[in-house]
Amino acid sequence: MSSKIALENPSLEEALEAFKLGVSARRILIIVGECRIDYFGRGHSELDYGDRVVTIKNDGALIIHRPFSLEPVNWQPSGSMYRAYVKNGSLIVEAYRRRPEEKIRVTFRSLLFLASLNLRDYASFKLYTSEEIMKKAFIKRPEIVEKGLRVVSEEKKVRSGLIDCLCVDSNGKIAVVEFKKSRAGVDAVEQLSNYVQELRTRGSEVRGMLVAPSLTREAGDKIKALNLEFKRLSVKKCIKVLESTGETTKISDFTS
Amino acid sequence: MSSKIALENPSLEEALEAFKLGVSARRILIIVGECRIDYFGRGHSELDYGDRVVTIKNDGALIIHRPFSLEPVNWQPSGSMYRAYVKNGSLIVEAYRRRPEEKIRVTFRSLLFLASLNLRDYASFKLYTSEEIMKKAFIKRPEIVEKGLRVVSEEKKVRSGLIDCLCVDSNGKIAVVEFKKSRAGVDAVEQLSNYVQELRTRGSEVRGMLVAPSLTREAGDKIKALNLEFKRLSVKKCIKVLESTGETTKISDFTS
DNA sequence: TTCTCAATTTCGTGG
DNA sequence: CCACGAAGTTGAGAA
Repeated sequence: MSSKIALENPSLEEALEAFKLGVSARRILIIVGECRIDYFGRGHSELDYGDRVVTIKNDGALIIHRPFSLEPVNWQPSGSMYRAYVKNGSLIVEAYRRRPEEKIRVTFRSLLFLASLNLRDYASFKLYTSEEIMKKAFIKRPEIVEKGLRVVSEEKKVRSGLIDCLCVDSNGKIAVVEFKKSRAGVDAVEQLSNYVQELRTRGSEVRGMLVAPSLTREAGDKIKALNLEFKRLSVKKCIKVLESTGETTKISDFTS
Repeated sequence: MSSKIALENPSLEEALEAFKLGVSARRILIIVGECRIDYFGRGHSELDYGDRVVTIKNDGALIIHRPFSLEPVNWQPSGSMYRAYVKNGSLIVEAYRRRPEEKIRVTFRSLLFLASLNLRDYASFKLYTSEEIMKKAFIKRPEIVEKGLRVVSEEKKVRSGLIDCLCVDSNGKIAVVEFKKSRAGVDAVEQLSNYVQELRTRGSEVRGMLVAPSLTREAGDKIKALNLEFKRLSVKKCIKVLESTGETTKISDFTS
């Protein structure tokens, strides 16, 4: 299955050997140690010595994490080229990228840990964005926005853009529906207004509905002025609509 | 100094114990194993079983990496709350966040590796953006743009915005200098033009210099029409100016 | 290759 | 707390 090598407190030379083997075998390398980091490229950065987690993936991506914060402090994308050597009592790892030309140098002066892993992962990742969730839930059950709505078409192209959903209400009026995942601003109102005005030129009466969890103050003013409608809907409720399996976890069970 | 625990092929129960200890002791946890991942929140995602690297930092940030690609496949920011338990032969780790309400569930059905590390990192990170690099290099050696230039002030506030550098040329004329890290477009020319026009209303003759590696076609036309100047300068050259230590690395030394 | 645009964008800063 | 803008933005899809 998955072969594995893990070294605790390796010497610089042991780590260098494992590094070269790992890179050539396209393994994942996880190196933890005290290092400084220098970056030159589109920008330039410096970070003095401290303990960090350095990961090199099997496609050549480099990711360097400090013990805190979500984002890596430095990185290099897939396809980067590597060079490593021991010099003046330090293990130096350099990642190089052409176009744009960029280089990262990691200088380890001590190593806590090195893992060289052969991982298998062939699953396909499926992501549904908030607006996709809202639209899906709305199409499944339009009454979460207004009773009697019927969806006529989705992703309808018009000159002024792409209408999320075109509907007919219980009185037979056309309704343009625009979804926003988070608090909608003036731009969203203007977008909806454009769609509505374009359809109104075709003669029929047209309603415009902005579906979002909330509105900014200016958007609220503008939506009234333009005689459009705001329909409150949260992503959370949409997820509930889509998940018939109602799984619940008590928040009190979580530890900070 | 830094205490450390590393387990190879731990049982689910061993891993669970190490997890709880690590989280309460604010250590960094690195867990490698075969898992599936479910995310609910602003969006929704699913990823079937495969080998991944799961990192929990000492501030509660969660980062999940596949063996390839720069970006994590799933994550949860600092301050997240954790819950872990063994159920149906799986180790389940859940990360929870309020506001926005989001949850990630990682279901491990086998574990390759778990490290629990106490890392020290108090260094301060310094990042210089491309435009900062250009400005720094220019202030250090203005002749890289034009001989005889003298910098009068930087980040000078005027009504129309923020002038990067205000200079005087070898003939005593005022020169407004605007930096762009990459190919400059019409907007950059307009910005520079605004500054120059504002200063010209004060009576004196004013030059306008757009310093960038290149210009778009329309920007080139416009800059001539407005009688402004384009000065070619790349970030790469600026880095060379700033680095008196002329370190060179042969590209041929890098391995893909 | 280049661009255009969305992102669970993140992350700052100013009001 | 919210609105606005930049980022070493990254990444995907189209021209």
